[in-house]
Amino acid sequence: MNLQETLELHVKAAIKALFQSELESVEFQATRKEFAGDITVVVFPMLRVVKGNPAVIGEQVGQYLQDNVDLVKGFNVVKGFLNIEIDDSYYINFFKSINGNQNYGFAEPKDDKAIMVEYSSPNTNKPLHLGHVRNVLLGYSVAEILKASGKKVYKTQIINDRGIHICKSMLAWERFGNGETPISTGLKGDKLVGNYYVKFDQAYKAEISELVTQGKSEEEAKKSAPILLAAQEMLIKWEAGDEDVVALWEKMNAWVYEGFEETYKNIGVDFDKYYYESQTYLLGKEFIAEGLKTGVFFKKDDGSVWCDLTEDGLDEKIVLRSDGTAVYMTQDIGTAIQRIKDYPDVGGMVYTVGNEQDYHFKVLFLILKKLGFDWAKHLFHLSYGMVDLPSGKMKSREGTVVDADDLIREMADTAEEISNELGKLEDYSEDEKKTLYKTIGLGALKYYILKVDPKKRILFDPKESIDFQGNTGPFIQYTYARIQSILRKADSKLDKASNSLNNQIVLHEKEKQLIKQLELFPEVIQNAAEQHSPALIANYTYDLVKDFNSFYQNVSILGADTDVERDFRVALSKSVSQIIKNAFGVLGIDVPERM
RNA sequence: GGUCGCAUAGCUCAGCUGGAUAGAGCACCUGCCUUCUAAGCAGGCGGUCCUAGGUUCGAAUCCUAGUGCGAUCACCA
Repeated sequence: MNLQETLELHVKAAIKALFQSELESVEFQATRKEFAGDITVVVFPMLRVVKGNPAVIGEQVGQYLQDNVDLVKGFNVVKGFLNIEIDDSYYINFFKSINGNQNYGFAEPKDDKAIMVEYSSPNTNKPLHLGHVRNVLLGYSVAEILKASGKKVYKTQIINDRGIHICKSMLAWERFGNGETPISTGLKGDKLVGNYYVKFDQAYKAEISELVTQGKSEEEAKKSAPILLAAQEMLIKWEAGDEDVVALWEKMNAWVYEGFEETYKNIGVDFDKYYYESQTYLLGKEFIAEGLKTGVFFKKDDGSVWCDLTEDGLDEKIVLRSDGTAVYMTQDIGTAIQRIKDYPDVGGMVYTVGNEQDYHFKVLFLILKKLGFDWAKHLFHLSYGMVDLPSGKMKSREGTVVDADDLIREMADTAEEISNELGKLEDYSEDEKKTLYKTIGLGALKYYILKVDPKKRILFDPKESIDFQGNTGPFIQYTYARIQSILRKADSKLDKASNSLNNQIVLHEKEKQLIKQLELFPEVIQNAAEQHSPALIANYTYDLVKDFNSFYQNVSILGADTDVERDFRVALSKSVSQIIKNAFGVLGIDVPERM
């Protein structure tokens, strides 16, 4: 039972004893720092049950608590707020109870249904860019947060490996590629294929303007450009299983996958299972046929199949084209069902997809419910805002993207510059330095993206580099490294530190503040899991680190007056660093031993 | 036009299920490295919480209407 729960019982008892009334609940908040006390009871809500002046009631309840509860050392009442002072022993005992627990904050795995978290889900015609980076960081982190909250989690993605966009790259490569390969050019596979996607677009635009000068309208020209027609023809051949086209498709997709894997490794994310649209859209079609029988869908005169969602306040939605081919929705239905077939223990899914698809997922979830799947109740669209540049939207075709690999490298370069200026790493080997720069650079990038509410759109200005000071990843990493340094120095003196803690010490104000902050961590994990929000973890960690730094600058740890105090402060510092590590772990950010 | 999301300091963002004088960072200004790493600490400057109503003892937070920005409403994915 935590402090709040304990006090709640006592406050209820107080109201019963003093006023013969029953309170339903008690409202607590942390005491503001300008008042004395540790935790505050808000008296106002009690007025519904107890009539009277809130200040007087607060006074009476406070006196009762002080007389009857050992933990309560004192109290004061300001307006309708009862500020309660808690005895140090409570905080010291709490700290002892978590001291040395490396998994503090992480819930025990529950015997519950698993959750599948989908993220990344790229097209295979171009490299990953900053938009994907936000997606990947969010998805990975939410998956880790769910795990930390006690869920079983599978990480997955759906790879959009079929469609006209891939045919465009394929066609351009055939025409202009001269047999280039990643090996012959030294390019990452995804970059190579992406270049041909851009080349296609250039050729396409050239043909359009050519046609326009010949007197065609813009509209017409767009539809009748020969290179586009050729791409469409290629798609038809692919769907028909044409050997040459399929072989080319497989070859180029393989290049892309290799490039993606490198980027994922670079970012530090992973997946348990991959799904490919080319393998799930047929299952989708099967269930469309099924739903047609049961009346979930209906067929129009031209043969197209629809789902009528007007009763749910939405429109009619197409699920199969009149020529019988699959649309986006078809394959998403198929993919969802396939996943449950593969992993029967999965009871819900999280889709990490940008907010431009809010409507799509609303419809998808509704259709799956209508098809009668009970897991459809536990589907969540982790919707996030776009990452825009000052110049506007990123467009791969026009080359106005911030490439993921480039960005990561630039962040590491910046970390290197700053490190060199500070010059603390003279004795590091080149390899160690390189690893460290990447840890710091990635830390800055990941924290920068994850600390903001997923719903908000991010404006990313490449010219204004991401900060390394203040509320940033490196600031937190730095604090971690500084604690490690203390622990290394303390190591020789006190290996029995953990059991020499006793209750004799008087807590410094900064120490108490830190312990209060430690106490919050498990709750923060649970909240973050419920709300699918890494930002909560990031902001919590920042607050913790602020508190630690204040402690660090105001209190001497290794130079404490007594051994008991020193041991306590070392143990406290160690716990803080453990929580930083755990919190950053679920954000996917590494922490360095030195920096 | 319908629907969804967002709006808080010059800039970037916190603000939990309504609670005390709305908080951080960046930027700008003061101090602090002979002592555990100054990527730090202590402090200053800076607010019409988009607007107007409403609910409440109490609203940045909840409700309604409006304004601005973004997204979406395809036999594209």
